[in-house]
Amino acid sequence: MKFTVNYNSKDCNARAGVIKTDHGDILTPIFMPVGTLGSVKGVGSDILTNDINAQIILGNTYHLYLRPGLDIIKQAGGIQKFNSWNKPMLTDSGGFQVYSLGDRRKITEEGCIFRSHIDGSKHIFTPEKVMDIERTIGADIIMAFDECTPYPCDYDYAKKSLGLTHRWLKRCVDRFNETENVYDYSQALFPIVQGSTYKDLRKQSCEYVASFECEGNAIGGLAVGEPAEVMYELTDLCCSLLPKDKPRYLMGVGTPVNLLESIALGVDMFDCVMPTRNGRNAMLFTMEGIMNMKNKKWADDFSLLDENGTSFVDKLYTKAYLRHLFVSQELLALQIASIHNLAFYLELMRQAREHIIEGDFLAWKNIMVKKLSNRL
RNA sequence: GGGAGAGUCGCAUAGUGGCAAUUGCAACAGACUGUAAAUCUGUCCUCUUCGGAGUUCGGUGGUUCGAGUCCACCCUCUCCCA
Repeated sequence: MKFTVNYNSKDCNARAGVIKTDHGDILTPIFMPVGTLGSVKGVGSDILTNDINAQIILGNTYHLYLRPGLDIIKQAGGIQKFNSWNKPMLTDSGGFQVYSLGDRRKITEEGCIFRSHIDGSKHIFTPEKVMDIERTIGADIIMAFDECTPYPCDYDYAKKSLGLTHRWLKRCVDRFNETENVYDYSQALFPIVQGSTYKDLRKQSCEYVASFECEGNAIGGLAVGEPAEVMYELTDLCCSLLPKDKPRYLMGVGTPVNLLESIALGVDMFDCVMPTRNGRNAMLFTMEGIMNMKNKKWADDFSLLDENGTSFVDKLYTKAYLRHLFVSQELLALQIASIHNLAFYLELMRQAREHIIEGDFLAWKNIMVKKLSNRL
């Protein structure tokens, strides 16, 4: 993996660059659709490639390990062969599940014991094991195993947790360095900054994370319920401390506004379930604001789904029809909404990149932030 | 003509003397941020300063401190026998 910054904004910290992987290039800033189980819910790889212009998608270590399991993925020849997505992938480590499955797991110094949400069976995830699993899954970028802390989180716990995340990181890096690619392409390991909402802990974490000189760095533990201002403040701090010549990945973020604000702070990569999950729950994002497609107001609105949208669904279907599909619980509704939202997110990133290159990103961003928050 | 049964807030249901009344669906809003999520929450008779107030269970009358619940008659519908 190789990252090059091609353009830097003069009036903010936004930058445009390219990440080169053995599965292809990724133009940054980039949004990565989430495909936890190896599949972006409701959207096939053809549409992901040809309509949405996705450049990299996510998979999840915990979920893929439980099902289909490493045997199958290895037999398939790696995750990209298995899911017919022949482009870059990134796997999250299961660190988020330490948070989201909080009542089904136990943390120890050694690792985290999960009680499977599928069949209740117990599985221990140690940093070493997570590296081995991520090697076998075979994503181009793999994440270190961390503890994503909840919000609010008291200082003592945040400090204790950060210590553990750092010790786990050292073990991840060691294991990563003493193992090789399972397939015929290389993998990059990204460490994750934690420290909850505490600046001194974040600073300490950034310094420790940077010391490993990994090929990219991630900011975790944000967008878990804290106010947006707090998230921006900490993101700003982390961006200022993490290496400039490595991609910065803000994990799990976020809303379209979150993405633009974070790009201005120096973030290069994002992932979030919002476009797909909220899409399945009838929320559509557009350049003019958000729409709840279940609302009665769309029942007889026969205008195109999104006149300015870039996806084929935007010009093929009407608002009234999509509302009908949602109200009738037709599966097509979930697909159309997911495709539209992902295409929107990717287009937003493309435009952001264009404005960074043209040098007017900040002004454009400020206009967009106002429009994106509208409720249509 | 004879016999049996049923009418509850859009629909369907619960309710057998303390009830603004159960539950499901529908409807209408809202939430969702490294996916245990095609999920969850709220409203859903009227008014409200959100504490309450006022009208309700086919109709009319009655018994009772109190009736959706008990009694009488009436109306409507369903089924069975002619």
